[in-house]
Amino acid sequence: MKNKDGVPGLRERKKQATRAALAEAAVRLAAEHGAENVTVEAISSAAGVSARTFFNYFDSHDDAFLMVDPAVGERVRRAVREAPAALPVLDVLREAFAAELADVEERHEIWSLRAKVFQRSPYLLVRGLGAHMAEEQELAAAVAERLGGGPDEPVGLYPRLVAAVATTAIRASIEDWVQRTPDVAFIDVFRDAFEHLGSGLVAPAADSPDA
Amino acid sequence: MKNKDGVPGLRERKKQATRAALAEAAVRLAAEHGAENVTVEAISSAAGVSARTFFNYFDSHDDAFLMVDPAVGERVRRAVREAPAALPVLDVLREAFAAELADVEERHEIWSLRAKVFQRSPYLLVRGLGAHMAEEQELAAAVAERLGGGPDEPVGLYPRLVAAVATTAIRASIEDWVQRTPDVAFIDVFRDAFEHLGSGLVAPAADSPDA
DNA sequence: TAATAAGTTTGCAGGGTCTGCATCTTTGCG
DNA sequence: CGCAAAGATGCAGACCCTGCAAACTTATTA
Repeated sequence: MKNKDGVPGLRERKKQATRAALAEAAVRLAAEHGAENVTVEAISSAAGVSARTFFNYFDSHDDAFLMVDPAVGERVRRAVREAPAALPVLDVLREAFAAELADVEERHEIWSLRAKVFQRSPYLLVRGLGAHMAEEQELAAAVAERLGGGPDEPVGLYPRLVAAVATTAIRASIEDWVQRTPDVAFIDVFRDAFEHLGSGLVAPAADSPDA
Repeated sequence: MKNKDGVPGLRERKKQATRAALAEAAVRLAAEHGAENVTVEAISSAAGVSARTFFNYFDSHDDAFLMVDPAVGERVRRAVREAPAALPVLDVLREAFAAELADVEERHEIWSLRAKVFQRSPYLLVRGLGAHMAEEQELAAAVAERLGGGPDEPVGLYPRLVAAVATTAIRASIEDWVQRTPDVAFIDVFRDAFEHLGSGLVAPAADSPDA
């Protein structure tokens, strides 16, 4: 939403600020008290808006802790569709997701807080990825399209499986990383996970750090 | 919970009956009206108990539609721990889960209804997965133990990934099957999915039914 | 600049989920 | 029968979430 000059107007900037304020308040409060003990009222109050306004920005209580950016999914799907056909799908996905991880490196403090929130309230990982359910369907469609299916054909098992497994690999990576942070960089865990997927999930050597 | 004769007493039988009545009422109502339009009050009423009692059996509204049997996870974990060490983990998991699928074949009618519920309310698949979150952690621990880690060592990335991916593969299979039912048997879709996992998720031939 | 249109925030009412607690009923067992 | 344990129920209360209408702010047009 930009005005005719292509510049975000005051309106849009205020909206983004409000959203950011709510999301940040949510994470900070949850890091301290646990997500399930932080009410919508408390978040809204900390962000300086009414509780009703909270629901203008997030569909549910839990969504506030997830910072889901719809643009991410959009970019990933475009990458899947536009990548050279010769590349394995799994590689395309890995790189597309890896590119989005820049935010994690840049805003390290807020992501550390989120790691703390997830440690305290593991159910959020699932609820969060649950929120990505629709995303996953669309990703599966993008994969199917890449593999030659027309946009209107039903999505087959393979694209569905790839999309589901890829997002799950991210979740498992996060879980592992959260447990080991701050010793390890997330990007490394992430790449290890995709390595396993591409190798048919054969068991690593017993002395490997993965085991 | 059995009495000293090893026979379930009236008390236990009534409990199981109540639980079954609630679960069945939930699925039947949801198949018709959609899970999100079926209140706890309606389910309880159809099952002949009070709404308060519903929450003595299920932790949440959504749980009633999932029919999660804790014994299933227990058996799968035991299979993982006790299977011959020579077998690939993925194969062990596939067979362990396949063995549990007998119920799907036997009680076909109720599972068809559930397929309908899932078609109408896809978010339940994720909530279901969420309900299995704790299960997944335990499964990961079982995998880790099988691979030689002691019971108290932290679970590494690989076991975590295998457990997460395996349960996700089941979910993706269900989604695919729900879409194609009743043309295909679930067990076949399920085995195809594990086939893909074991092969490193390489893309199938373009004329394959999976694409 | 003034008027109007369009978008946001807010309060309020209301339905629904879920929990803790006290009470009453049923079951298990001597 | 009579007691103790377990389950069922009603109720109060906190919280989540939605629709609606009024108030307010920003954008656009005359």
